Formats: sequence, C-alpha cells, structure tokens
Amino acid sequence: MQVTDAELAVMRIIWARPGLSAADIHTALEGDQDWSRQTVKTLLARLTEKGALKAEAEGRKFLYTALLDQADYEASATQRFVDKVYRGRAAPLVAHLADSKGLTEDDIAELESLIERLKS
Amino acid sequence: MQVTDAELAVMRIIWARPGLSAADIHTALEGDQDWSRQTVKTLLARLTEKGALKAEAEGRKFLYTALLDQADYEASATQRFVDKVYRGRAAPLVAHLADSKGLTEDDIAELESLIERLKS
DNA sequence: TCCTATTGACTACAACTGTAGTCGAATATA
DNA sequence: TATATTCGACTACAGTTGTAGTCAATAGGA
Repeated sequence: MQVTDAELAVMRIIWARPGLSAADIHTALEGDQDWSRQTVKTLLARLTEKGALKAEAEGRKFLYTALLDQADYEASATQRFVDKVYRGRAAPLVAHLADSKGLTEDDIAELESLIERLKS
Repeated sequence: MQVTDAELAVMRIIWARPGLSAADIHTALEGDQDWSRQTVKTLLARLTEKGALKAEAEGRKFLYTALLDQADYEASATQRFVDKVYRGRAAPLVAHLADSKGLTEDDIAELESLIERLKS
C-alpha cells in the first residue's frame, strides 16, 4: 500500500499509540507538523478510505487504529525505494548511509551483529 | 534536489551514458518504460528546467548531460527516505533489507567490510 | 434553554505528476 | 522537388497531494 509523506506522519502517531481520536492526533503532531485540524481530518479520511486505518465510533467521535502493519509498510516502502533508486542493490544504499554519518556508534554495533546473523 | 519517479528513470539513463539525444533516451527506456517520445521530451524539459540536466545543441537536436551528480542525489534521497520512514535511524532499515532477502552474498560481504571501515 | 465549541461530512483548490497531443520548422527521402 | 519524418516548443489534462474552509449536528456550559 502506498502512503504519502503527510499520511505517513499520521500513521506514525497511530502506530505509536493506537486508539487516538482526530483531536488527539492533531495534538500529537503539533510542533512536528503544524497542520490545521481539518488537514489532519482529511488525512485520516484518506487513510481510512484506502484501508490503512480503521475508525471506531466512540460517542460522537472516532478512535483510529492502524490496519496497515508498520513493519509490513516499512519493508515494502524500503523495497520500493531500493528498487527505484538503486535498482535493487542494497549495498550502495548502506554505503551512502555510512558516508553521510547517519550512523551512530550504536547503529554500527547493531549492523555488525546483523551481519553476523546474516552470514549464518 | 527533488526528482520524481519518472524523472529518475530518465536520469539513470543519462548517468549511465551521458550525451544522448532525446530519441536515444527514448530508445534506451524501451521495455522498461514504454513512454511516447513526447513523454520523454517533457521529462527532459522538466529536468533541464530544474537544473538537473544540461542540454547542448548538436545540429537540430540536443544532447543531454547530467548536472545533478548521481552519488549526491542518491545520498540525499536516501537521507530523506530514512528520515521520513525511520525517523533517521538507519539500523532498522538495514534489518528490513536483510529480512527481505534483498541482500546477496556479495552484498553481505561488502557490508561487512564497510562495517570494518566504520569501526575505525 | 440558549450560545459556543467541537465533530464528522463534504467541498475547494493550487501545485505537482504522469502521460501525452499539436504545430511549425527543418531534414531526409523518394 | 514534393512528401514524410523528426525535432523542439508549447499546450493539455486528469489524478494525486498538501492544505484547508464551510456546514449541519451535537454536546457542554452559562
């Protein structure tokens, strides 16, 4: 499933804390994304319509929960990205990450153990 | 610099072989992207306008060369992607790649030596 | 009970994208 | 030379995306 950048920001809030109302989500996004309430509502409607979210009525409002699994989404988004930019080759991607200093000490340690696992 | 998906397909042709004409690029894209000649021309015009390409007249046509550096583009696109999907954390990205079997033996070996370099 | 704030539903709208079509000029071909 | 082809310039147009506004119903407070 495809999710736009703005929609993704909303999904991340809901992945982190399922069952929030539109108002809660609007509040949770503040600072990061200073959208009007209406903008958040539009994004929620679009996500619900495309089946990424489920809206359950609670009194006069809705509580939102993800139907799209976070790990599944990340995996497929990553695959699409790697295919698009690197023709499917993952190594140059990691090389770029390394160059850009986007990796912390912890990341490097984590990668190292990941590599160990992969070798077996 | 931002480049759309369709534009990126064109850039990749030009990165691989600088100095092609619009017709050459159209031909090079065949099979992969079956666009009309006009579509390719539009993409070239948009890329030229945004400064990703340079068009040099040769007779009645133009030969296109990249101004946007491939490595620079890949690095920034990757950074944007990681920020957007993983909040800047690279390790989970690589974990996903690993799970999806997107990594070949060679990739893993390459990553290993990359990690070695990073540790120093 | 009357006003106010909040909610969801519906509508808006410009910029960006994908995907071309048209047209006049130049060139190649018959 | 008459015609078909090709080129670049300009135009088109629907779908997507970001970003909201309006409106009617409702709930909560004075």
